[in-house]
Amino acid sequence: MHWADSVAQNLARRGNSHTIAAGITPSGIFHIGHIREVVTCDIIVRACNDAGMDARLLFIVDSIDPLRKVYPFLHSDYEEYIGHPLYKIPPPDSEGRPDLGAEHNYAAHFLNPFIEALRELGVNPELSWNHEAYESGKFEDAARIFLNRRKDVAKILTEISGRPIAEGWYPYTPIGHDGSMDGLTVTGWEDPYVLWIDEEGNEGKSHIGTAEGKLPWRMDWPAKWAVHGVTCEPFGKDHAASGGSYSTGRQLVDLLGAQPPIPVPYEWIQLKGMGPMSSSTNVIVGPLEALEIVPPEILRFLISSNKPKRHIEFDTGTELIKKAELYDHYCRIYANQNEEKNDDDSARKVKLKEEQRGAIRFAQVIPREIPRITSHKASFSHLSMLAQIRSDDESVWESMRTSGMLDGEPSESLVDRLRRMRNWIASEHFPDANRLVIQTSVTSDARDALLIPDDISQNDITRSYLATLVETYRSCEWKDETIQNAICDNARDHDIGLREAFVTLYNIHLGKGYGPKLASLIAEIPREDAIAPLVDALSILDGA
RNA sequence: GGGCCUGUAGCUUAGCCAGGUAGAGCGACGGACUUUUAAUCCGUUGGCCGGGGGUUCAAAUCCCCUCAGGCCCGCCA
Repeated sequence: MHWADSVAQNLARRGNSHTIAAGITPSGIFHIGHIREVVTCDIIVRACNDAGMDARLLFIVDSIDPLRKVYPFLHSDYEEYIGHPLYKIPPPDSEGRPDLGAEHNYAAHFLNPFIEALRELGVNPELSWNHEAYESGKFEDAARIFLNRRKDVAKILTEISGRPIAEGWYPYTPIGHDGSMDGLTVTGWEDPYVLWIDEEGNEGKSHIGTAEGKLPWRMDWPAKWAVHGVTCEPFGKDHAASGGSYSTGRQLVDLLGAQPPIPVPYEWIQLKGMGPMSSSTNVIVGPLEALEIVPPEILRFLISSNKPKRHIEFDTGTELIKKAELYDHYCRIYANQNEEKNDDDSARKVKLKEEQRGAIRFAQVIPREIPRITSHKASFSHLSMLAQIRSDDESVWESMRTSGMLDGEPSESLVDRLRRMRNWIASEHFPDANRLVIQTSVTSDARDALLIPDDISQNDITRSYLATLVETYRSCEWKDETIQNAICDNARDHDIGLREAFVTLYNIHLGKGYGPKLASLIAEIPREDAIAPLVDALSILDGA
């Protein structure tokens, strides 16, 4: 059984209607790690709905959380906003300075592109801006209970987290006259007001039914569970540690008369060789940046095919090609399973196929869509080759049609794949091993491969072959069919094996002994550029 | 100090939650094809499932201990 179906099964015991929540603080640039949280939720929601339950995805935006510090991507002007709620401060402009004239706030500035990325992934969450929930008094009851029972709250926090709580502590963070949550000391609680004093000795009070303050994180979270009726929530492993905020939250929510959600702790996504991603370092791959390269179903597949508690290595190099081809492979299994049932399969195989099936089912951008069966030949890596040698899309489709990989017009997702492939190739992420570099002269590696020491007659044959090839190239029609004929006919005339001939030519043209269909590739480059390295090779052979 | 994840074939790994003969991909090796080229097809090779103990008719799988690597426990998911 797929992990999401398993979560759904657990949820079914609690009822039929479910709220799966994601909560993220929009304190900076969103990265693909955040994608994991929301897509994990989305997958669980789909599993519940597939099982006949009624589930919704709620994305709680922690917009009332304060700015903690001046992040590296912010100008030092942001110093003055530290401690202020994120929805009340201006977004950074292109230089990281506060953009005072902007229409949207800091939180929205970072959230909007993320929401856009989610839509491309087929995720459409209900948004709940936390500051609005505070403004409308939704947290009033929870705040009142926590304030009235602050001794119990303190006891839970101390016992479970081991953190000592000072005498005279109140579970509430008010916002001061200057709009900041920093530097205030709560002095009392007179329902519905929290009384406080700032560092200058100015007194003030905050109404708990408004956004004049908020609950501290460890109380804020269980309060959200109660307010929104959250029944399941995935969260990062930082919250999952024993004594962490989930541990205390599940006790505190009891005071509110609500149940804790079923936890789904998940691991970080790591960038290949670069450690975990963090908004505060430069180790970031933005969701939009990732989606410019990775097809959405592949990104979903990356998450659906790994159990939440497993690390995911996000690698935009060779692994991406492998992952994409695994996806296509599973799609074929998925499609075949709908047609035939193999009764002789062992229980183990059935179980395995179930997992793969689930991974594919939840990878679809459109829920419950049956994945299109991709032709075995039209693989991801083949597409990467075509994209490199065919400059316009139509000739890519043309090539695929002539080689029988495509029938008629390309599907929308295939068009998308080609677009993303072109972006990938244009980026620094594309693996060098798959990159085609057209050589106009013979590289030193190729030179070594070209010359056969102590075999003068063999070198003579090669020279003669290349010379006639150059002659043919100078006058022949410049299209792949005639070029293909030139390569093969001349090779036969010189009694050279075709494989051998191709390896030689690949070395000369690409600097390595293999490559995509050579004639198509040569037909794509100017005649003189194809001839130049051959002439160079001839002079090397002459000198030998 | 507390918690989590990982350790299975040369490499990447599936299987572990609900115990029942260890699967796959890549690589390597061999063969087929010979206008055949990041191929394709067929075959072969390869694993005391990190180590030790326990439970069981039966353990990669459950329990305890241990070793190794990674990560989290100041709101960075």
